[in-house]
Amino acid sequence: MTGAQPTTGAQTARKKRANGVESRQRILDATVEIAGERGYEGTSIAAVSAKCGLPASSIYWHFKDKDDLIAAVIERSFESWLQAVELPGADAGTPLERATLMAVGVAKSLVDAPDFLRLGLMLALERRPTEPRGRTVFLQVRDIASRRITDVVRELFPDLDDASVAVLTTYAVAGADGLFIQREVHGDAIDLLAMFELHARLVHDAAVRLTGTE
Amino acid sequence: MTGAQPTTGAQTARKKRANGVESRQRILDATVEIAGERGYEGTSIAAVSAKCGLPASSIYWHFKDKDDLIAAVIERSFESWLQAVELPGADAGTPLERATLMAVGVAKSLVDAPDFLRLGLMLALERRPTEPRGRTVFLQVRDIASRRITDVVRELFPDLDDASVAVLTTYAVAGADGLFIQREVHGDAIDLLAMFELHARLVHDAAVRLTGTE
Amino acid sequence: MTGAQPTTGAQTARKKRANGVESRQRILDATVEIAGERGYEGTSIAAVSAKCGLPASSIYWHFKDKDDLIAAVIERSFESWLQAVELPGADAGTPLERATLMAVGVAKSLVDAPDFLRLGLMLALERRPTEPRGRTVFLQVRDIASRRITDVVRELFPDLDDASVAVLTTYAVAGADGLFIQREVHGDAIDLLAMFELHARLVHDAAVRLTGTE
Amino acid sequence: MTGAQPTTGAQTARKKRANGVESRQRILDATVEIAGERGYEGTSIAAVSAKCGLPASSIYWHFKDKDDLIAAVIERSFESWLQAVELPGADAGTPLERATLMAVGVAKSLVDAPDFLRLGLMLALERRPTEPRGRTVFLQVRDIASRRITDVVRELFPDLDDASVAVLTTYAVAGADGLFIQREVHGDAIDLLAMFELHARLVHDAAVRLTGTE
DNA sequence: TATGAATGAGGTTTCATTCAT
DNA sequence: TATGAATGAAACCTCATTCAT
Repeated sequence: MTGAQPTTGAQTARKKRANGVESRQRILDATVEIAGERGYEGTSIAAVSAKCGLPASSIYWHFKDKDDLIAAVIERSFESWLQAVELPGADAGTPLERATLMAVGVAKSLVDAPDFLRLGLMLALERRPTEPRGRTVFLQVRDIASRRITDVVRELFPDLDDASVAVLTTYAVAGADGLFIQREVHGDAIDLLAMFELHARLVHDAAVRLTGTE
Repeated sequence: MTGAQPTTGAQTARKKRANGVESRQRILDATVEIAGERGYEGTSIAAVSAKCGLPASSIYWHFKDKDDLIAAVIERSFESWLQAVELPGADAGTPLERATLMAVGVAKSLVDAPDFLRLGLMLALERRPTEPRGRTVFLQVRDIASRRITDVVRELFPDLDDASVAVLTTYAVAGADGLFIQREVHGDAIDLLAMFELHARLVHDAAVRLTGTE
Repeated sequence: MTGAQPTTGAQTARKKRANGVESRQRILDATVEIAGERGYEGTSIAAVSAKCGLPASSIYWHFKDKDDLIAAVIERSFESWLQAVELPGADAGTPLERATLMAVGVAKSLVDAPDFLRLGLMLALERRPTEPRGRTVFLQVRDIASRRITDVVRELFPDLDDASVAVLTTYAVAGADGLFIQREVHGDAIDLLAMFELHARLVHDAAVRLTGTE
Repeated sequence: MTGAQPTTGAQTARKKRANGVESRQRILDATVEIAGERGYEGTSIAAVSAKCGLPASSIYWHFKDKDDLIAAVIERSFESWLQAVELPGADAGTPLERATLMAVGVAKSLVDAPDFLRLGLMLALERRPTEPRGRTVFLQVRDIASRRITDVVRELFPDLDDASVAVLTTYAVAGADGLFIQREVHGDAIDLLAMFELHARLVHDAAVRLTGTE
């Protein structure tokens, strides 16, 4: 909603002018990078401070504590990931074509903006007694994304019963997570686009079969 | 005095048997639990010490350093996971039956012994400059498991070319990882066995299609 | 954004009247409360800011620094304590009656406005290398109060020599301090009025004896 | 040879030998001194570390946290104060003589070992939401001391009813506290022994009067 | 085979304060 | 008359590790 302001503000000649918005962005930028590599515990405020150039105490002006910072990172990187996903127009093509389009869009977004999912999965796998807020936030936004998949499945296969829709959604998300991990581990050896196309086709076939079964 | 209370309370006559093997096990047990909850960085020697009742210095008698400890945990939990997997006899049934049997075996093992994969995935997702040995170990043993899948695929579908086998293996592993994560996140709301059965069928169908295509 | 939320919640039309005097009062009110609970070091500007709703920088607009703030608090709470003491008319009654009246007045004031003495005694007991100005102020105003007692003693017992007057004054103040502490520690279990009446009587008797002795 | 080692600590030829008991004492010694001057918040671990020569982390080996350290200081300094009080034999003299003897003993102990009471009163005056354990400990040991006074009063004046004994005990303790504060504030200008003698006499007289009244 | 004691480095967070607006 | 933003210093505490016993 803030329009596109990717370029950090106007290049005013004097940069020492206190600029809260820009500082906040710089902190978040630095944090995404580090937390995406090292996870929650591995992200030290000192490292973030070093990377963004602001002293640690300034980070605490913008964020209550580390938990708050990580949660903010999750929120922001979810939003930018959402933008990276090219939502295919709800219009044309066979179900298979449309499923494939969607899968390819997601695959591309994961190649371009992998931070969100990498950090999120790290948080999701943890089972700390006191759950970091970032984990909660991740699971929430992930749930939103999940519901969109549910909607699409339901639209493409209107005859499916709820249980089947749920199963397919779960399987679709699981495949995406798993393929993402393969790509993270094996790098370019994995052709993520091709794998997601296969995934789309298999989910599609499963949907067709489940429809017929009923 | 404060430092990590060793033997809880009074000196019960027992326990005087300084038993290296048992101590090692206690340390590993404590470490699996903590590392499975909090990941590599989140696992502090002090926490392990508190949980197993041995002083931190004793941990260093058994393990060279933290890296070594985590790697040992990965190794041990891989072995106990291997034992949990019921390797189906290479004998009977149609390919679909055999694939399903295998998938179900893996699913059960992941429900019973989830530590290996949970901790392993956390390590796998991290990208720290100096890679922990535990991560290397995990990727290695995972590679071993991966190759077994490759073997089975090749055996069940002898006509498939190498590339297709690789794709199916990747997809099979990815699905397993992804479904495991769903289960970790949503708990019993996910029927892991049913999902793995579906997974087996879809991979099987894909194999069939890929065979025909050639 | 995190830093010390200023105006709680929505901008109610009110409050726009930037009123220096009122802000100053709010800051002092907050500071009395916190400093009376936690002493000099325990009183952080951030805590005062949180309690009074004004940002920390505003506190520095009203007061030069923390020392200045605490000193101002001491001054103000001394004044309000002075008002709480009902100075008995210098007119009627026997020495014992007048001493008792005075003691009761002080006791009541300490029950109603204990901040001055509580914070003051905390400061008085500390011995830091660079003495806070608040401590100096407290000791000064306390000295003023002390001299009034001296005057009354001298008036009630004109025959006493200076040394005896000094001893009685010291003892009177000490008793007041000590009884106040008892009350602070034991709360309503201490009947401060009764104890101060006893104190008045004992000081009176001492004065009588010292007069006779000479 | 240990020749290369830097020169911290005791002058014994070999100093590097880990000696828990002595270290603990050194830490406590340093802490009494600092906390007695600056109170709870004013006592920084870094300052204690600097004064005792041990690194901050070593302090945390011996004490769980700052709270624990301060509480230990209170306990130890109470014990050494108890030893400093010369408990007069329960045998000889008139009640006044015995009360005076006792008061003089306390006065001397307060001159020689004032840390206990100074720090304790600072803690006692604070009203933090989460009470430091040191405060609790102080109030407890103070209660013990208070009960001893009760016993003595009861023994010297067996005819007093319980309420009167309680009042006299409260007054006796209050006077001691107050006189101690006067001494802390005015230094040698206060003849603490003489003041305590006066205090003993006044309490004694009050006891006599209260006995007669009944 | 173990462990009590120690330690330097670094962790998160709070501190009092300043300054441009 | 205020305040958003920033900051260096220092707070408390935990870290992984070592070493003499």
